[in-house]
Amino acid sequence: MTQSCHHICVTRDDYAGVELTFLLGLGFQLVLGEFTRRLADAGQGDLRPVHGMAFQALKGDGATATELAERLGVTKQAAGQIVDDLERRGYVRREPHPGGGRRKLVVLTAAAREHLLVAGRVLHELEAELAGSADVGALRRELSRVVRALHGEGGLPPLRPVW
Amino acid sequence: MTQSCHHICVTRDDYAGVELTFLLGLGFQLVLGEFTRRLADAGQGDLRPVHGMAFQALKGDGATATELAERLGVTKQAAGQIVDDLERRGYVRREPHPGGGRRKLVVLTAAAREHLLVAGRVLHELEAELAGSADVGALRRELSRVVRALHGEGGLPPLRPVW
DNA sequence: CTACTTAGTCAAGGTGCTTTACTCGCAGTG
DNA sequence: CACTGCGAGTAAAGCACCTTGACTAAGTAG
Repeated sequence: MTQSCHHICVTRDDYAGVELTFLLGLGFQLVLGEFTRRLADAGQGDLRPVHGMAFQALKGDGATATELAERLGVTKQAAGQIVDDLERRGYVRREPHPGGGRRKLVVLTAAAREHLLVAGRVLHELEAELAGSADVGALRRELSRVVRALHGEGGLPPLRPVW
Repeated sequence: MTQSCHHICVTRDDYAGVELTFLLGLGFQLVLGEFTRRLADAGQGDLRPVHGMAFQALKGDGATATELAERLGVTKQAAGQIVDDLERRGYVRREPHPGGGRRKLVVLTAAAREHLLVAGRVLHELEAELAGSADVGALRRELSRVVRALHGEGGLPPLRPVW
């Protein structure tokens, strides 16, 4: 049932006694840690992953703070605070919204677009290097199946701080 | 280089456009969310994952607050606060340390051991169910390889809140 | 006895989010 | 025209959780 393979396992590579949930968390933590480390080395050490997520959500035509909140899975106040911070540091601007009303359109500056480029490059380099140690294709496939099993077919849910 | 398989991919199952790092985070978040949900259904809703980690670290002969801090990867003050909380709610006791000194031995009560049993059962049930949708063996194998590649052969690092 | 080390604790501070409550701009209705 | 309501934004306070800094207590080595 729980495939406790005390005698069968031949690969010494699967941390057989470690919970899958723990292994998932460790994998994420280590990959994300390596990502932020390389990002800092590339001169982007003043932005945390959540900022990159925000940039992704604003990429293209921008969005209102409320839309950003939905895409990040936080309250609109939290999104407003993130925008305050990013605006103060020159990564986004608040412009009048073409649709009028009280809305403001949050758009990326060149610095944010530069960050997106660097982060994308770092992520792809990291994945390519991991492909030397693991079967990244299989990993992606199985992770996708797990995500689908737990969340269904709809669009991906927002990635939030985990606990 | 980045194995952008626009033409080759036949499995529509790998969220080809999604970053591996994102997929890892999503997988962890969803599995952990399902875990805590089931734990709450099993009447253990007043304990967060970090408490389960603490119980694991204390299982057996117990430990001092400082040892707990090392195993959780936090400061000894933070460990002390966690112990305060758990003691107040009856999950651990502070006993005089057999080795003397100023040390105190933090040991689990029956309630904590019960939690460990339930949590272990839930984790194994969850993994068994996921095995119906994904190749859990392959997932464990590839995650293990990633962990090994990024952390080396030494013992597993503590699992910390991720950002 | 003094000096150093180690474990524990108290207090303050910081971060990042939430909840509560408000203000502003606009649309619809009588 | 006011009047009502609503959606977006913001201000303030609170909370969960961790850190840093400073201190006390107990043991140990010189």
